[in-house]
Amino acid sequence: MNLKQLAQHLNLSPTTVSRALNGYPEVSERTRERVMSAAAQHNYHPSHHAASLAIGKSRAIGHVVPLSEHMMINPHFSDFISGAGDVYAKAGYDMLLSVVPHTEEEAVYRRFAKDGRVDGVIVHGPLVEDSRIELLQSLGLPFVVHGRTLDDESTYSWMDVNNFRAFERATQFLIDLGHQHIGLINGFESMNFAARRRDGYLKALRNAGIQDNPELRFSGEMIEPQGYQVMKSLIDADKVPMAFLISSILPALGVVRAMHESGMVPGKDMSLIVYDDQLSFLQNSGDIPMFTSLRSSIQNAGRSSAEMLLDMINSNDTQPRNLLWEAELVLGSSTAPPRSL
Amino acid sequence: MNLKQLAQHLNLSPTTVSRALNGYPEVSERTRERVMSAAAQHNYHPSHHAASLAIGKSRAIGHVVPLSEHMMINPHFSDFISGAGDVYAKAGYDMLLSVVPHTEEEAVYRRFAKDGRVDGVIVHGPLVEDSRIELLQSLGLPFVVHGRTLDDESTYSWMDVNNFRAFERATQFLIDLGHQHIGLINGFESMNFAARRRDGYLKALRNAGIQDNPELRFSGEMIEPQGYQVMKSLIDADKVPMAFLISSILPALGVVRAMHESGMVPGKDMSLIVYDDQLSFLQNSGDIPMFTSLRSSIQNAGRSSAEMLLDMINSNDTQPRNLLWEAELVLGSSTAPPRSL
DNA sequence: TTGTATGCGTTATCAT
DNA sequence: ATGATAACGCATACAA
Repeated sequence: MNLKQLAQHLNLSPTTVSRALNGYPEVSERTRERVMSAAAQHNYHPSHHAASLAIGKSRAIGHVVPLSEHMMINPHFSDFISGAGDVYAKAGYDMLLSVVPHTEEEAVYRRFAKDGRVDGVIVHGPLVEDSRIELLQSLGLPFVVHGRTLDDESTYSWMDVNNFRAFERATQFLIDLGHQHIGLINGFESMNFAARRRDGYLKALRNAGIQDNPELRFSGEMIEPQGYQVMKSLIDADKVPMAFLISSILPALGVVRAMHESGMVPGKDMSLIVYDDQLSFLQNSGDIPMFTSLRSSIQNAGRSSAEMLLDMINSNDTQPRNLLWEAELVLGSSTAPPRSL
Repeated sequence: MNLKQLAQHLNLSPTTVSRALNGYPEVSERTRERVMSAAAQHNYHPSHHAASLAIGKSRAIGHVVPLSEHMMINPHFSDFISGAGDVYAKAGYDMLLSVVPHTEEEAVYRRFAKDGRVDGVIVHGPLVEDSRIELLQSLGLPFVVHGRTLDDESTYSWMDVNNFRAFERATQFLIDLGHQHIGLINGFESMNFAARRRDGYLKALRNAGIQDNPELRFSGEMIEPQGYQVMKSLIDADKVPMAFLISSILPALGVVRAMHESGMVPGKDMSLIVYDDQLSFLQNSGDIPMFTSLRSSIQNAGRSSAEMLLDMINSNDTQPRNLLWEAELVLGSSTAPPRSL
């Protein structure tokens, strides 16, 4: 059943039915009621393509999800989209997901911008310098970046967590506890968030007059095996540091696994501070959480990014919006002064 | 730039340009080349909505993702969509994600079926009895179920793993090792896959003449804290079984955490067999994997489901297709005969 | 308050 | 091999 048929059925013109359905004020209450109930009764839903073609908007937001080399979607992603997706659904928007190798990402943006399939996009995982931003600006497609790049922060919209400050604080905290040899297990440092975390960590070391030891800095895919392999190799080489900063709870689980295998206990034989995105499937909570952590909900980040983008689209105001959150430093049981003290 | 403008620019009719772009044979090679290069040069992409309206297809597949009570997206989901999404992208399809509370799921299907936004849907997480299947059949929307329900398997398309057999085999394996008190940490048993796993487990126990002990059976959200809490409470009550079957590697990590806290070692103080969906962010591999496991890639399941659905759509053949995989039983270091033997 | 006519940007039908 | 014209199903400017 389409609009025309519904109108015929009601002895009305398509125009009136359309107006009634879309809540225009000039239609009489009695007519509106007739229309609404007939629509519900016949399970009428306007053709999305026809409506979009007519109004020039598609009520959909695009997310281009780059696959890593291992054909993997970053697991943090599922929590981000649960937040964003919830916002979209409540606002009557759909989420369009495009899963492509990194190399094809730009082609997808070009298509999205030209074929009108989406009204805007969320950019995931910005690099230190990221060509996507300039591309999207030149395409005129509204977008919000989850994270930032290094240059020209003020020319586009983003929402980010203060990664620099978070890691500076955490490092400082470890130093205050008396730690000297502090390692870092980071994400890929071509990613902006990871570079900022490293810089915050280095700054705190420098402030305390501690020499940076590159052998204690690791970067890679933030998954369980990363932490395991790093820790395992350090144990084997007998070069275990006094403390570790870890960029995600996933590699942290790997570190703990390697420690347990060697009879070591977190918070006793080594201190750990973990960046906790509050992944819903790996809670680090309880009265005394397992990990001392930097805490910031990635799901709320998704929610917030989505709201920002919808606001840009619906207000027709493309002024850049920025949002910077601070991570909480929450004390758990994985930190303590070094044993030798 | 739209089709008309591109045509004018080329001194051709829109019809010819459209034909050239869409690979129709009747257009001359010379014309086609002119059209193609002009299109590339101007970064022309046909309006998706106009094309969809004209041809009556949208080249998009819908995934309705129900949020659990905790506003959580099942983490297994991200691997499933990385497989499905890759297939879509390569076939020129997009993925439409709708994140809604369980109660609104049917409304979304009704909308999808009527507004033409998607050409088909993948159904996630079927329950033991699931009204979505009948609904989709009545709506005439092509669909593939990831999993099955109990009734009428032959009337719709699905791809599933033989969960019954997998858990029967694993249980039998533990029994053969000499275990008697074997527990089960399962997903919600309102879900079909979880019910089948339980039944396979019970069947093996029955076969061996072992009395089922309901106090050793747990079901819930398959996340890390589930395993931790179950194991913790059993340790506190001094009722630790000889072995556990665990429905996902996430709760398995929680079980291991609780064991470690009490100085217990998997594969020594208790045997574990884990259903391993091969989540890309939690690999259980290596020469000797940490967990003895039932192994089946959920990413490949996503890939396979997507291929099945696209085939149904493009062949215009809605004959139900079924695909049943067997999980591998892979030996790791978390199983051994009971200590008392 | 309701209706008529037109346009949105394609693809498909029927000519030539 | 190419073109004119009519759909596709809606929204909207304009008319009544």
